[in-house]
Amino acid sequence: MTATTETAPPEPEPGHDAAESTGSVEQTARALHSPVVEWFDAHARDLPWRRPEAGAWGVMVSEFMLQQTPVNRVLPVYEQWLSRWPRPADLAAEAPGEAVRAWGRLGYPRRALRLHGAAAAIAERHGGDVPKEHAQLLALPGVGEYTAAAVASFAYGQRHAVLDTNVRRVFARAVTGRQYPPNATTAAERKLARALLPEDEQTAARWAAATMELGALVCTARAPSCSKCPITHLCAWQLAGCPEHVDPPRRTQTYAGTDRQVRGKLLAVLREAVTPVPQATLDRVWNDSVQRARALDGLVADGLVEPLPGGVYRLPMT
DNA sequence: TACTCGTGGGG
DNA sequence: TCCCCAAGAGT
Repeated sequence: MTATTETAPPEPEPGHDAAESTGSVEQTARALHSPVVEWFDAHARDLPWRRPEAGAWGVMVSEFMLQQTPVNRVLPVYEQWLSRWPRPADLAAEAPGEAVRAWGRLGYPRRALRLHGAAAAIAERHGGDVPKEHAQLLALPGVGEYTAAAVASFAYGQRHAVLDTNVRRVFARAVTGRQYPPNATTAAERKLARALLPEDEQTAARWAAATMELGALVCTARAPSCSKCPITHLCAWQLAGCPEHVDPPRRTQTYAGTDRQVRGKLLAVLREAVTPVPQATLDRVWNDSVQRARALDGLVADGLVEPLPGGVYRLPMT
């Protein structure tokens, strides 16, 4: 954007930008740290992956499972998973299909495949120990910017900006004065998250978990419990009068009748099957043969289904 | 960048 | 009922 192409002044932020209108980002950060971390000390849920005995592997498993899946549904699968595969090498020694089967109905089963792949990489490249460096974590299958930062921070106490949907929403409201963050994570959000990070490594890790928990329990997407929020008196969105989000409408994800639904039905059959499943059995899960074939092809291409000679299918054993 | 990729609970 | 959306990653 340049002065010559500028036809209108920059669009004003809705409400206050606390970082600009009430002082520096540093000042904003210092005002938020204590109340948020103290709230976390008092209200944090006792989740199994937060216990010391979970270890880095437990943290990593939980982060994979929690990608787009609510805590309540993850809990039982997490317990079974770590009981069966207490170390990365234990999972790496199994067939990938067993990971897909144990994944159950958590959704997005490619995550199970990637977790298996991550375990194999950890066993091969890292001596069986979850790596500590952000770059090494990021190189693992299924580990993106968020998960790498989360494992480094939660498992190893490092200082990283951990930007998940909860944290993004908390910052959007408390600091930027908007009801919701942008659809995709922006450079401005990353910059803000880094600027808000406490200097002290241990405190930064605590802050990361605390802001995430605040978003999950209090500063929720639909009906935030602002009366229970430890920073409601500092919240830029509150101070602006809780303006409604007006920008591009957030597109709703359709599901009924999509390939995803068909894939889910096909894989559900294969998860339950002890022996390879004949084509005819799979044909019964969906009427449209064209879409059914496309979905099955997709599952095979993704490595979630293994076709065997004779027109039978199973979860991948190789 | 925008789209795909499951599943199910709560409002 | 229907709709929203939940600790994202990969392409």
